[in-house]
Amino acid sequence: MAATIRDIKERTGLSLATISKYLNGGNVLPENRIKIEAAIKELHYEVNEIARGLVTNRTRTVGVLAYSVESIFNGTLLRHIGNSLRKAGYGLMICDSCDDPKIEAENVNFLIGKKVDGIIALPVSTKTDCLKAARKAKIPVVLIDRPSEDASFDCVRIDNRRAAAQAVRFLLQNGHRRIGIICSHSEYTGEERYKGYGDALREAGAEPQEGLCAAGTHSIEFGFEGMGRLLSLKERPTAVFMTNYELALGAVMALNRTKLHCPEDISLMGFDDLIMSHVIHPRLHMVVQPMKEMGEKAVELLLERIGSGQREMAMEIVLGTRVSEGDSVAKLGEK
Amino acid sequence: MAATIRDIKERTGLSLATISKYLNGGNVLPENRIKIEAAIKELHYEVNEIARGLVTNRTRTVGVLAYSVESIFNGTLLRHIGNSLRKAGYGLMICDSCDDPKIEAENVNFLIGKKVDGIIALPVSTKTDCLKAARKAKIPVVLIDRPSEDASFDCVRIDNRRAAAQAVRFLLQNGHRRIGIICSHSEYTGEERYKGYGDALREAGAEPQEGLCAAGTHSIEFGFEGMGRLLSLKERPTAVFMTNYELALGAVMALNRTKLHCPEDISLMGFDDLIMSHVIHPRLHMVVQPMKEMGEKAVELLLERIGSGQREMAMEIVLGTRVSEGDSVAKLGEK
DNA sequence: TTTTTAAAGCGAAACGTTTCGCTCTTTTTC
DNA sequence: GAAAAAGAGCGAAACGTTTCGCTTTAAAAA
Repeated sequence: MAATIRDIKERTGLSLATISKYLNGGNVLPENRIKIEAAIKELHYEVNEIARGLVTNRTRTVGVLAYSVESIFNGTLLRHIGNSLRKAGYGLMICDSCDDPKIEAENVNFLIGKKVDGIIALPVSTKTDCLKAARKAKIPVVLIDRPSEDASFDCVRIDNRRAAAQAVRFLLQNGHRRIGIICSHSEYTGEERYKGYGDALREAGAEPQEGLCAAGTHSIEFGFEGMGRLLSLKERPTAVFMTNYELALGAVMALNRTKLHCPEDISLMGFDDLIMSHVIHPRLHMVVQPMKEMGEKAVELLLERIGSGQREMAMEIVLGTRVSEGDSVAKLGEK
Repeated sequence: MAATIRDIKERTGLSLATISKYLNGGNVLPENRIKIEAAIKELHYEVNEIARGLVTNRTRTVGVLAYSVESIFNGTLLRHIGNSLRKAGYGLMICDSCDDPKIEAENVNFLIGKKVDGIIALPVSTKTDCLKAARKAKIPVVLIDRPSEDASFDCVRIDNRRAAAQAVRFLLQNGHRRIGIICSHSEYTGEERYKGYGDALREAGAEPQEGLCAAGTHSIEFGFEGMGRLLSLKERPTAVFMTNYELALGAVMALNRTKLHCPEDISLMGFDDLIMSHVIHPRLHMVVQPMKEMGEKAVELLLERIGSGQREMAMEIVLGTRVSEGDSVAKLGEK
């Protein structure tokens, strides 16, 4: 069927070794180069990655292990990862763990079986036991968004705690003192962001109050419920910090069902700059993370590890965040 | 490194051919079977899919070509496709076209180069020229959600037109006559759903009125804008049909910014049963499509095509939909 | 010039499977 | 009980590359 390197050999009279050398970027006499290129064009030759893989032990495929593929956040991340990989000629094999550590462990083995060259992981939790198998198989792993408990894997992420503190500090600077938070405690990022909230408050001489914290699952539903809870307080907060996209979405919906207006009656601060942000009125103030860079850096780091082979010390790349300003935070007259 | 079939040969004294036969489910004397199984266990042998692929010309990998991986709808679909494939031992290589036909065409070639056994496609448009390359390479293709213009590819989908008509008919039966629609005309499904809207109206002796139709892009933004437009009509509709998830989300947000209540002041009908539905109050009436079945059927059909090799007539699998009832549709007193 | 060094090319062996065609047993059939 | 059929096993060739060690040719140094 498809042309093979042997057909090129017949056509050019050169040896397999020389042609292979050309294909892999080696030096070849100009006249031979021309011959080979002509033959390739005529025969529509394309290297058979499988045969190549058999001898090089490389598949030019990277596995992505995601705790969920349904979250919009991960969809965006996936897009950037995929694009970067494809530019480098790498394919992306994706495995959805459905938030289940058991499936996650199976998936790791599946990817190892598929002989991926490396793994980019958005693990279910910071307990990354399942990835030990990959390490044993000498497959490089780069975590993204969520580090491992023991910091033994490379990781690209933001400083969630600091980013949250930054956001709350902004509210404080605008005179807010009663600041509520809607957060999820079911995952690493949620916990970190809650800690950052406390950091900023304490820094300003305040203490986080239990009543002002609505903690639940990472979902639109809980955002809705949580906001309802905060609004029904006798003394309701003047500002609310919603620590992720889904929570913010639900919270805004809840607010819209009341007579309250933002920012006149209550100020809002969100997290994650996703499509929604362009819809909500007023535009939300929010913490934006560099999604594209995160994806790109992760790919870059992974490919580097794949290339060099020998394992070096695990490294963390921590990217910066910023608060993007909208119209959802009111400046209060005085403290 | 890893054990090979040769190590098994040494261990058992059998020939490569026999062991290979066992591995592929052939018949082997019971005593030999025991020997082989013991050796496999001891040596932690696993077949090298790459070497196997070289000779069988199969990679046990399926490519998924998605117009976008950011849409929540596709995320859900992806999850079901991925799970089904993995159960069958197939990997899933995903390519995001970013809604760009040019990237889509590149991706098809990329997948062909990666020697996937088959392709599941959610194409950018119904002009499926880019897939011709796959056909030429004799790679089976199954479309999902969106058929090809010339019906030359297998396809698993719902009857969008009928589903929309069903929804609008429901509104009619509840006494609504002034029914608005927010839809996207930038894609196949959007157009079909708009047609279905017209079908139901005409069936009831009415004509779709231009003023009641807000058509734009498939986005939350436009849902917001479109609803605003409909609400500002002198004589506003008593019910609005929003033809996809994103539009519904934006539309509900717009409605919530007004003093109007659903269903007292206006009734709503959505499309796609996604997370949101559980948040919105009142619960939305909506058309639900069988996402899981769609993903599963597509995988099933594709694997069948891969197995049988010879190309048969293209077939369409059209799955049913239903209107899930919520509290968002008021029964009007009289016609 | 002659010698040394570098560049380019080559044949053959590897990578880990499956599969083809054959032989040798064993079972079935008449 | 002989002939035919079926069941198991085997060796060797294939799949399409890369890579190793060697030879030849050309360029640089002396």
